[in-house]
Amino acid sequence: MPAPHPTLEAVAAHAGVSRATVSRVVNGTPGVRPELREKVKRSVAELGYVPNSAARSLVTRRTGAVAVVIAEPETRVFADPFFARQLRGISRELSANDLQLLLLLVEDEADYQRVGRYLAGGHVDGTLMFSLHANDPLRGIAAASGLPTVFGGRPWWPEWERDASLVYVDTDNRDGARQAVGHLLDTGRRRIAVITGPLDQTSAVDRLAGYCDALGVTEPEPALHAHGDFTVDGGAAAMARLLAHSPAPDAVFAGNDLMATGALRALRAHGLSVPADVAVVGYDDLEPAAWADPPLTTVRQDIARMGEIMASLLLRSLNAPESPPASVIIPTELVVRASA
Amino acid sequence: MPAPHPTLEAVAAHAGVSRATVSRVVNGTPGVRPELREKVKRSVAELGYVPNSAARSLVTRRTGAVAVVIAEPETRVFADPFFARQLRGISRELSANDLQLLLLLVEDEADYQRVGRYLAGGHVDGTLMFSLHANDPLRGIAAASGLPTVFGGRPWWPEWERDASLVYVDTDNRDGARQAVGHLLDTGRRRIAVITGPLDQTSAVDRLAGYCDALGVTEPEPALHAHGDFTVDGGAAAMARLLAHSPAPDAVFAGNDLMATGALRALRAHGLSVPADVAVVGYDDLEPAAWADPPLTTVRQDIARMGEIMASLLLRSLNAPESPPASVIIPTELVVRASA
DNA sequence: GGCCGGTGTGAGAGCGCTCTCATGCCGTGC
DNA sequence: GCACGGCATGAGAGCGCTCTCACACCGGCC
Repeated sequence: MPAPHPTLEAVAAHAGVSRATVSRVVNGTPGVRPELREKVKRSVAELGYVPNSAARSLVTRRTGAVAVVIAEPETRVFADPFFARQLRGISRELSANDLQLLLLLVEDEADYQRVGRYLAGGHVDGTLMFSLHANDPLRGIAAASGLPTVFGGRPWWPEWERDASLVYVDTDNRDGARQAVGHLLDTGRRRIAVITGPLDQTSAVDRLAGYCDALGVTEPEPALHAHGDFTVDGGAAAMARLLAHSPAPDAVFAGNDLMATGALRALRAHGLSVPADVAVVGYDDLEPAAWADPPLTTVRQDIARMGEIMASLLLRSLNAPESPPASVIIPTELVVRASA
Repeated sequence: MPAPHPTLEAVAAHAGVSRATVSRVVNGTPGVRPELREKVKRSVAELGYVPNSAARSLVTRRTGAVAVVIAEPETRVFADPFFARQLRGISRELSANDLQLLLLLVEDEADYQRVGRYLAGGHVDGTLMFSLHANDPLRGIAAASGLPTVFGGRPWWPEWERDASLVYVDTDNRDGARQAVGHLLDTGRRRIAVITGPLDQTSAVDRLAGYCDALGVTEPEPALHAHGDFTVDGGAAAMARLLAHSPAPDAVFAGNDLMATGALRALRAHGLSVPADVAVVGYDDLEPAAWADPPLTTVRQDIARMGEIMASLLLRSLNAPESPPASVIIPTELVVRASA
């Protein structure tokens, strides 16, 4: 049995060539005679050689790793499988390109510091960051690190729109909401209420804008607008408030499936039936939508795809730093089920 | 403005000492005069020095990273926030000890190979693995890598029970089920049915065993036993099958909250009310339990804690390889809500 | 036949760090 | 007053790799 971790040197000795040649073969650098190449490959296989990444990145100044920073102290992260999906997309794309995924979860103030130091320390080649809020410190941390960064979700700051070096991937929230409300109109609903998510997140703002687009108004009628917080309980409370006005709405567009589920509960508590009395449309098409009773009509966004695209944009700026890629908006799709 | 990434050498020159001394200060090694130590610390701060991890791990043979391997091709990963919770616990413990979390998501055959190579390549110091199934290839991969490994969830193989070097963390599924069914008995239920999860997973098997314990039987009565698959639809179908027998059960213990949610749906479809006609108890106490209507009585397990403990056990075997830690079983707790 | 250019290979430096070992300095004890 | 032990510090090797550069070799040309 050979040594547990043979070095380049060992492989070179075994194959009767120099370290440099083995290095060339291992890295696929051209300019090695085919028969020599084969011989080296045999030695590599025989000895079970695996390159030492520390030594390699010491000289190449590339770590082969990408940091994924998730700063979502809120319960929302746990409430739906959003991040699991996104991570899978990212992981798929990264591992196809032999990059490692380093997960940095941020919970408190101290974590921000830690992440800042870590990113600035050159341990990774690039960063992926999620759903920043207004004035999120991660914005500055990313900039200070000097690392190529791709954001998930449209950043809040309007000036980013113009700064082409700041790249993000998002789904078309506005159009998704437009489709959802359009469907309600098409099915004859006339008093369509909206339950919005927290309006310090661009996704919530954009979905509200889409609602207004579909109705041809610039802002929602107060009696038809309730604020939620993306949770089931928030959705139920918002629905209850909407039902206090008369005439009652004959449809509700909720900013996500969880709030729609809450709305369903509130409607049942009021003795109203869905969709006969009130139609309900959600947003996200994650599992809770299908679990709901009745199953929710909702807007699907391809989350795993979003992760993949984030990773691939990052890869591109890693490989061609001089030409930063453009941001990407992913289309959404209405899924009609029983609730509307 | 100093160089973007000053080296030890630069700090040494700035402080007027040798590299060795700076290294000692940075690593907290004793035997440096306090005033010199202070001086060096100032230089470090002034230059913004961050140690190069590649160079460090090249000589220490420690990477400062731990791989978390998640091989769950099934939809279940997405259906509940289980992994998000666990990851958070792990991340918390690891980052408190300055270790990085490397996420390896396994989806297909090729991924197993990739993970095997990666682990064997010495890129990480240890591994955390989740919910292996019977004959899971990860078992061999972990062994072949020679890395300290901690498993999440009791492994399937009975011989592991005796092999003290194989460490796992699990919640007390059997006792949790016992509590759940005990509660149903305490509240006067007499025909208590069970909906089990896939029986190639130890968690599902253990929960069934706990059900039997509480009833004082060795196996469930066939008319009171239905198989599910940990999904909402599976739970609904199983419940429908149970209702086909008469007399109908007056209570159901479902192997997880999702199946309990499905059972709720099936009961409503049959015109039965919960808990008046039939009491329902779930398992997990993840968000879907609270979203259900009525909210589910269920068994809570501290998932984040489980992750933390996994990480801390791994840390222990990293720091004291000669004395491997023992496996840990985490207690569970019944949460009583409206459904039972 | 000597010179040139191209190609394949090897020698060697050096990435930034840790750690061993040698060195210098001090205080103590006889 | 000198030998000695202990402690703080520095010099230097070396971790495993990549990459530049020099060298050897071969064919084609004048």
